[in-house]
Amino acid sequence: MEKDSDRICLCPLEGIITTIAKKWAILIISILGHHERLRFNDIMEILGGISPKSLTDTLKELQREGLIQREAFPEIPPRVEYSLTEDGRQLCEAIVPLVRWAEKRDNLPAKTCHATCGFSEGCPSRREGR
Amino acid sequence: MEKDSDRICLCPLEGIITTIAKKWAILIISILGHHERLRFNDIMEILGGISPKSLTDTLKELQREGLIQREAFPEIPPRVEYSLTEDGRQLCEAIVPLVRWAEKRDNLPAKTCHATCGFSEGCPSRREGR
DNA sequence: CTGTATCCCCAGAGATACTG
DNA sequence: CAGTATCTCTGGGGATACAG
Repeated sequence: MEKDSDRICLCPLEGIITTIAKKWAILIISILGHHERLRFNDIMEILGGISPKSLTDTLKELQREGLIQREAFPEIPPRVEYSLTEDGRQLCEAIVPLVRWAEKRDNLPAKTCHATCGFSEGCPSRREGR
Repeated sequence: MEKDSDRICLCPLEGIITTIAKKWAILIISILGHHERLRFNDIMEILGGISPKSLTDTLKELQREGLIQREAFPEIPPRVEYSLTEDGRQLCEAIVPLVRWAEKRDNLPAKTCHATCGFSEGCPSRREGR
């Protein structure tokens, strides 16, 4: 029997993978996937350890790729909210099998996830019933 | 209705993505996915433009991650063959939805694939009936 | 609060020559 | 044939200070 991977070429990934592989990108996407909308400093705190420059750079790239969207409110002090686009949400869906595979490989200790992404309560990997 | 991505945390990817995002890694995996077993210089030719050092580095990393395997034959001149491990093949399977998503996003011009990965005849993206 | 503006560092990647 | 040994360069990423 023929598997999907027998016919597939991984080349289309070349473009997007350089984006989603950037240091914090996946984490940011994951976080936004769980929180719906977040402000700049919220993301900084959750990530814990990222510099404002790195965060700005990453957010801009994700935005340029159409994975997240930025909404600025003309207030003082300024308020800006980030959220996933529809495309970004579809990415999350498309990436599920890959995550499952990675979890299986690593034998997924839930605490590792906690340590890596900084989720304390909200991280799905720490919930029951998986 | 709840989607898979509502519950999933992308953190487990952190480890593997730094490997498979390395410049040539995905391409090599894809190529090995299509050719079963290949020798060092064969890979170099197919990729076209990679330096021996970069290829060596990448192959070693992929091997260390258990995605490909190396078989050396004690002959003169030496012969070494690379192939995907079972884990590597499973990666190919797991990555299919992501590739489909990327193709859809990019509106997949088949020639782009050709240009990127160097497949001339063998590239599935150039076949009919997709 | 939400970012810029600078400066610095180092690992990834290329080019090239050479070896068992 | 299948790499190794060097050298170099670029840019991603961190730290820090400052601005609108």
